[in-house]
Amino acid sequence: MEAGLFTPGDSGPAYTIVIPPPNVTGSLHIGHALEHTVIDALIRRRRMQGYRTLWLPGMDHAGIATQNVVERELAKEGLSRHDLGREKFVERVWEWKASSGGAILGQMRRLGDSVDWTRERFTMDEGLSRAVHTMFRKLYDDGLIYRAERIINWCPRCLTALSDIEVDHTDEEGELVSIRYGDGEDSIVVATTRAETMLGDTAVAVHPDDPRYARMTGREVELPLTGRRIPVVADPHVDPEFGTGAVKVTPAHDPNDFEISRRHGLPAIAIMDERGVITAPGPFQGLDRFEARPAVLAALREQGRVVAERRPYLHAVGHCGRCGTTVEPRLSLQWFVKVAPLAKAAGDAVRDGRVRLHPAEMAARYFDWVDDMHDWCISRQLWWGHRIPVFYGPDGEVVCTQPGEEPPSGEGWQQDSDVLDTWFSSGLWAFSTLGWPDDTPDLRDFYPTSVLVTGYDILFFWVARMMMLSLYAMSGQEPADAVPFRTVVLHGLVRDARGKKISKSRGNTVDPLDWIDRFGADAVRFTFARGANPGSDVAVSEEWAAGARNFCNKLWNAARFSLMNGAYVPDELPAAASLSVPDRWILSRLASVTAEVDALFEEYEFGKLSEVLYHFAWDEYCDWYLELAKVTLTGPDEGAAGRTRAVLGYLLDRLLRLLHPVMPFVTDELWTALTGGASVMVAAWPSAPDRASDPAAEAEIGALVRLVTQVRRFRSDQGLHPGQRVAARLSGIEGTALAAHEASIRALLRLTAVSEAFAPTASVQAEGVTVELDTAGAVDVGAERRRLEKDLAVAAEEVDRTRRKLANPGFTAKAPAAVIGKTQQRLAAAEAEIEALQARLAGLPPG
RNA sequence: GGGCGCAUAGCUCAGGGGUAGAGCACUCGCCUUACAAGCGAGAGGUCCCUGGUUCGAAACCAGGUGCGCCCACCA
Repeated sequence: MEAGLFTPGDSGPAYTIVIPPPNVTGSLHIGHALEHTVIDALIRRRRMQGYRTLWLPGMDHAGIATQNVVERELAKEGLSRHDLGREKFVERVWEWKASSGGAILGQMRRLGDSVDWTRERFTMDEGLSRAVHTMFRKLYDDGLIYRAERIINWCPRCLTALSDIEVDHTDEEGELVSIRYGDGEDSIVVATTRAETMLGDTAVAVHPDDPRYARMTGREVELPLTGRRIPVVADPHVDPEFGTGAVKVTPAHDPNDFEISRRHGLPAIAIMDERGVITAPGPFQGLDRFEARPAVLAALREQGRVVAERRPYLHAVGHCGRCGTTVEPRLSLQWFVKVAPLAKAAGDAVRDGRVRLHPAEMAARYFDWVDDMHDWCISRQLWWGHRIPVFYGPDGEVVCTQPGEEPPSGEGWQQDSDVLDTWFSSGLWAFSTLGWPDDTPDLRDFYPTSVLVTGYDILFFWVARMMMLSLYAMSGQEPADAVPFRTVVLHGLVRDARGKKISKSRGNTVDPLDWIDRFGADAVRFTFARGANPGSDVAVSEEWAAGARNFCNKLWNAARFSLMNGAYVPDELPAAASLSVPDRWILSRLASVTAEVDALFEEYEFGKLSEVLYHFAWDEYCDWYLELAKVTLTGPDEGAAGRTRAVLGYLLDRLLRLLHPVMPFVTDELWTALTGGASVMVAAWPSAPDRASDPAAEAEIGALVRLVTQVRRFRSDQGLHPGQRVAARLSGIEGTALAAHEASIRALLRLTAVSEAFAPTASVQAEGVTVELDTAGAVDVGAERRRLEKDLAVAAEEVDRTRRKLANPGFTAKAPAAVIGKTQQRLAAAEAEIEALQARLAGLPPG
């Protein structure tokens, strides 16, 4: 395959997919293999259809994830990033990127990704950095970016702020403790799971309508262990039903408490440092937050202030999405994006159908999130990422620079030390990769992108952010063309053979390259294509991959057979009337399959279209058509053999084209061998069948298949080897539709002509034909009788059921005519079956 | 606490108001000149439970049970 073909041509409508950029420091995992299989299949089909296809590759700098990886590497050398300093550390990350980024590209080549290598981008390359800078400034100018002191999610291990979605909540066992603040008349009992934060309490809050505490509101109580006196305030946020109905208020360490403090003008007292160590003066100073909790409780118990304990108490606790450390809500000065207007636009684009989510059920989740989103904290206290382009002057000046602008310099000027959330730059990916903020030809040609293929697990992280930022940046376009993509195809997660999540701790991880080595890239891709049902997870295993490999092999052998027998692709198919019935039949089937596969592609039903192709290729084309074709090819009619060679070539050509999007390598190799063409990549996609369906041929071959299967079953039951030649006479065939197929039937059943001494020992009746066999030995009459009686019972039941059904007045009155007709046919067939079976039973020799 | 999804063969999953399907696994027989990574023939399901709608429900509806996922500032 020629990589040059991966670059879009000059004509045809544009079809664009941007890669969900993998993390530079990672390697492609099995989930990427699924994702790339889907994307590449879409791209390849469109390319074959004549679109100007662009599959734009690239990588993400993945701020916190990458920084953690490189820090771990440094730790092996006994170093921390602080030992290197910011500049040296960032250099180090770039070195790391250079080595691992290349590995990813190599993996993509092995998978057969037909990406345009000339357009590869990286979120930290010069152009994209300029896009980030431009976007920041634009939002800043529009008042959509602001800096504020807020409670944010803080990871005490990564030492950075996190956005809400970077926090994972899990239920944990804790302890709900009720603590008495104040004494006697002037006391109130609060309930908390985080006793240690009481050191930073600046109030107690109760519900304004709670009669129990009306008396206390406005008074002060003494905060134990500190000697401070704090007010009791009334705030509607408090739920009177929960705990004691009184809440301790710690504005510096709890988001709700912070809100309460703002409503009541309460001070915030920070009691922990950035590592979660208590800084409040006193006996607890220097303790880690998790050591401080029992210590504080012990001290309170000693004073008799713990009045009730509930343990275990299950409650949700936030963890850093990157390292799993328990998140600490922390008051700090951060940059935020005001999301309300952006999120509204992002929701509307889906609501009004400019962007379609697939599967559509995912929209509910999307709206839930987009319609009720907190402002997005975008500053990160990291070194790896896009540095915030804001400078602070010695007299409190704040300057947000423009790209290319000389930053203010001189005594006392300093750049903000934070970098942006990695999802800020990936949120621009749909247009920054095409040259934005410049008005480039690529941007004009390929934006909006056609489809976004990604996992539902990053619907919020990425898809929603792309929507917000793209619609904002492209607001100059027509609304319909401002969207980053027309359709979002959400695939599931890859799971193991038992449907379990793939994870290192489970030890069920799969290296896609290892599978490619063992089964081949086509087999790996086919495995994923076959499993990819929209929106649902994909269970894969080596057995599936092996099955797909077998399929590739089958295809290879079928092609070899065809080529060995002189198959060629005709300029034009011979007229239907001149073709053999098997030829007409398989062309009819190909027509259906072509239409079906094409339609399934439009619905992103990769699992189904793969299944359709698999069964057509294996069960119909290989198992029946090729076997029937052998009869013609080796038969006496040269003209017929020639026409079959044309059909063989035509079929193989079409099948290879249809399979190419999901099995690029084998199909290309076989196709070029068959046709001498440059590449199947640019062969026309067969969307419409060339031949109308041929019901007569399908019916005839259907009868042939049933007859052959019946006789084979008899032979199998009788222990007659399939390879063993058996003399037989086909009587009654003259009057049937199978009359013309006697040679084929004999070949498929390995029946030989009868001699003078022909003495049939058994017979099988089906499709109006009686096949009398000389089994050259005794027939196991008992086995045959059992088989026939069993079949008879099945047929009798069928007759019974259908008769009852047809006798039901409700059915005959209300069922559609077609259903009634089918039922009558079924009855007739079952009755004929019974007759045939009884004849065979009667014909059995005694014994 | 809120929302969503799933329940079909041993396993993983399609399907869908009118005869229960696939792959793998399993059983039996075959090296039949494209292919043993193959060929032929089989066995194997109260379609989770209970009601309802219907001439007819595995499918549609309601409730139940059991799983799974997402969101979440009741300390």
